[in-house]
Amino acid sequence: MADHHLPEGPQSGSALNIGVVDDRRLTLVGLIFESAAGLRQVFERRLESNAGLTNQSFDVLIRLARTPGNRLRMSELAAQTTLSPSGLTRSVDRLEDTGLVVRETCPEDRRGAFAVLTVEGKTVMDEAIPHHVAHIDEVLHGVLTLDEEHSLELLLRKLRDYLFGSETPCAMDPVSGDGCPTEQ
Amino acid sequence: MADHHLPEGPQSGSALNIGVVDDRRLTLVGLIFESAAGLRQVFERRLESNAGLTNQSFDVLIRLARTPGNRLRMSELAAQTTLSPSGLTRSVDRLEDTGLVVRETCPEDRRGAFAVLTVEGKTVMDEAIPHHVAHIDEVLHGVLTLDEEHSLELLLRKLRDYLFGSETPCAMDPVSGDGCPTEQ
DNA sequence: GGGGCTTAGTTGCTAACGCAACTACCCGCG
DNA sequence: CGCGGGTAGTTGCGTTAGCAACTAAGCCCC
Repeated sequence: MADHHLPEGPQSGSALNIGVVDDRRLTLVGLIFESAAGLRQVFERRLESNAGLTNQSFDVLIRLARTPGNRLRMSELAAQTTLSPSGLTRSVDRLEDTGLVVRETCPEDRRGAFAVLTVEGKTVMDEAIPHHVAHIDEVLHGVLTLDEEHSLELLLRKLRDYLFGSETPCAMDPVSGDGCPTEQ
Repeated sequence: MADHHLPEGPQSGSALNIGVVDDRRLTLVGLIFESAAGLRQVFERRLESNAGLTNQSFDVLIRLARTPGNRLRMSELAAQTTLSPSGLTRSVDRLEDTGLVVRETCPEDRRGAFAVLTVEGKTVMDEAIPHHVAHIDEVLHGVLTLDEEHSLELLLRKLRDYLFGSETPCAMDPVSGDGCPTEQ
């Protein structure tokens, strides 16, 4: 295990001028942003034409689709999608308009609401998910070996967990098993 | 329409292979998105309070700052920031409003425009960049070893290059050396 | 059991983005 | 010269996002 830390502290690079700045980390961050943007673009296009979904709505729907009962509390959903509560409200509004989701008030806590996948929504997702997964495969296989995928996953998970605290259910992880009421 | 009804049965998840779906790749993609979102949020907050910049404007400015002459063609800038032309136009509009950038028409090609960092813009960036780099250090050192950073960078670069074609100048890479007119 | 604090979700407002249509300009060809 | 086609950048329009203010409901504590 090599020494992880360079002897020198942060901003060891140029005191000021850019172009000399130690860019390694700037680059790394830039790469994360760019990769995310690139993937988003690629997927969005395909999702759009295949299922008429935006990346965003797909993101919401898939979490519903993979939850037992196909229902999640608004707040759960917001947390999982890194969307603000208001953003989620509107996203679900749109999905309700298109009939893929309905809201259902929570009997145990009348403040709360569930977003529930409709039959139609389920149908759409049954169709869309395999396509999407295939698309991801297609893209990733063009670039990374399985080992590389695995390393990348590990590294990013560390990063993500650090940023959000590992409490948050995380990405697209195996079903969290939650989503049902009974939470108090 | 009365029946959009919910899939009955709490565990109707059966038809969907989801939850069994080979999620590895869904997860990976999710992690990239989440990591990017998380970093964006963290940085944005800091940039905002330190320099009054959004992540986006910083992104534009840093590319100008690190280009010899502190000037780039609009189209260059758009390509580098994964922003659409119109998005860039408006971003530069805003920067012009705040006095950090000016537009300058290109003598060789009167259709073209340069975005040029003003003295004030340069000052702001001379201040902001070291802070930002330090912030990145702070975050990354909390999570990844140098080796890990390096692997991550390699993996992401492969991905990015595949997505955009390596033609695009890329992220925050060492100064591309371009940016000057004379390009025909 | 009625204040007062907290939490869940929604709504008003505004900022930012992309797409598509548009303008201005360059260039090559007759 | 001037016409057609292509490129650089901008603008109109619609969409989506977040923040902050709000409503409604739960909960604690006296």
